[in-house]
Amino acid sequence: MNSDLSDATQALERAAASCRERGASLTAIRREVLALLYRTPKGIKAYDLLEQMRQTRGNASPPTVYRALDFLIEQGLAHKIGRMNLFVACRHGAHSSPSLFLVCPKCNGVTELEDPDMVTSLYASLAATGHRLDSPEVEISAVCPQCVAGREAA
Amino acid sequence: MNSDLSDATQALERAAASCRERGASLTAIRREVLALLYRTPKGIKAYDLLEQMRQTRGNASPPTVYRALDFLIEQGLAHKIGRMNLFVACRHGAHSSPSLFLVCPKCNGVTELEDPDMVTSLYASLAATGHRLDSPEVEISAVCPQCVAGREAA
DNA sequence: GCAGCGATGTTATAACATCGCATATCCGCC
DNA sequence: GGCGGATATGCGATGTTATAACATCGCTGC
Repeated sequence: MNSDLSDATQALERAAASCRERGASLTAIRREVLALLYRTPKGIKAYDLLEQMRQTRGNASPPTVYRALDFLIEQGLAHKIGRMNLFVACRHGAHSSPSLFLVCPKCNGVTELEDPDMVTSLYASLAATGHRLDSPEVEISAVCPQCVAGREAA
Repeated sequence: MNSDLSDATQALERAAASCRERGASLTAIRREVLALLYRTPKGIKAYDLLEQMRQTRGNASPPTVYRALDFLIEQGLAHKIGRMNLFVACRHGAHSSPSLFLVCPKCNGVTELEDPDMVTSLYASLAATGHRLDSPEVEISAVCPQCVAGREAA
C-alpha cells in the first residue's frame, strides 16, 4: 500500500546512498528540496520552491534554495530547464544516458522522454560536427498531450 | 570582395522582404537589432545588445530591445537560447524545419545544427507520446569543437 | 482635422540568481 | 576532550534578466 509515499521515500534513500558513495551528503535542506521536486513532476520554479520551504523552515532565503539545487544538479539528481527557469528531479537514478525534456509552453509543465534511438541519433549528429554532448539535459519546447487535447489544461 | 558586409546587407534585405510578405515591417530598431545579431554569431545577451544599441540610440531601454527581439523571434528571424539567456539570428531564411542549437557551456557560444534526419526522429518520438513540437528551437548543451580541443578556449 | 493603429519612449517593478561574509556543524586527528 | 579544517547554512545586499503599465508619436484613411 501507500505507493506514492514509499516510492518517494525509497527514491530519497537511493539518492542519499548515491551521494554517500561520492563523498557528498544529502543534508536535511537538500533532502527537503529533492522531496519537493519529486512531488512536482512537471517542474517547479526556484521561488515557488522557496515559498514551500518557508512553510517548514521560515528562514529559508534564495541562496538556501539555489545552493541545494546546485548541489542536486551536480549530483545528477535534478535538472534545470533553462527556457522556463524550472527545476525537475531526474527520473533515472544514475542518468546513464542523456535525457530529453519536453517543456510545454502552454502549461509550463515538464515531462521527460526517454528514447535511446533518439539519443543515439543525436550523438551521431553531434560527433559529426566535432561537438561533445556534456550536459545530460536536452530541452524541447512541445505542447503536452493535455494542452493539445484540452486547449489550455492548466 | 567585401564578403561579410554584403552578406549581412543581403541577409537584412531578405529579412525585410520576408517581413513585408507577412504584412509586418522591419523597422529601423528591429533592423539594428537583427544586424547586431548577425554580427555576433555565437549569440548575445539582451543587456549587451542594449549597451550596443545605446551607442547609436542613446535612449534605448530594456523594452526597446526586448520588443525588437520578440518581433524577430515571431518572424522566425531569431531564436532565444533559454539556458544561457542568449539570443541568436536564425541561419535559414525561412526555418522550414525546427532548428537544433548547440550551446557550449564552456564559452557560451551557440551554433546551429541542421539535420533533417534528427528532426524526423524527434518528431516521431514526440508524436508517440502525444506531444506536438511547437517551437522551432531545440537546445542542446554540448561542448563546441574549439573547447573540446583547447580545453577552455574562451 | 481626427480617429484608429502599430511602434516607440519612459518609468517602475517583477522575477530570477549570485556574492560576500559571518556563523555553525561535522569529522578526523592529536 | 579539544583543536583545526572542510563543508554547510544564515543573512543581507546586490546583480541580472524580463515585463508591466501607461504615455506619446507618426502614419493612414476618411
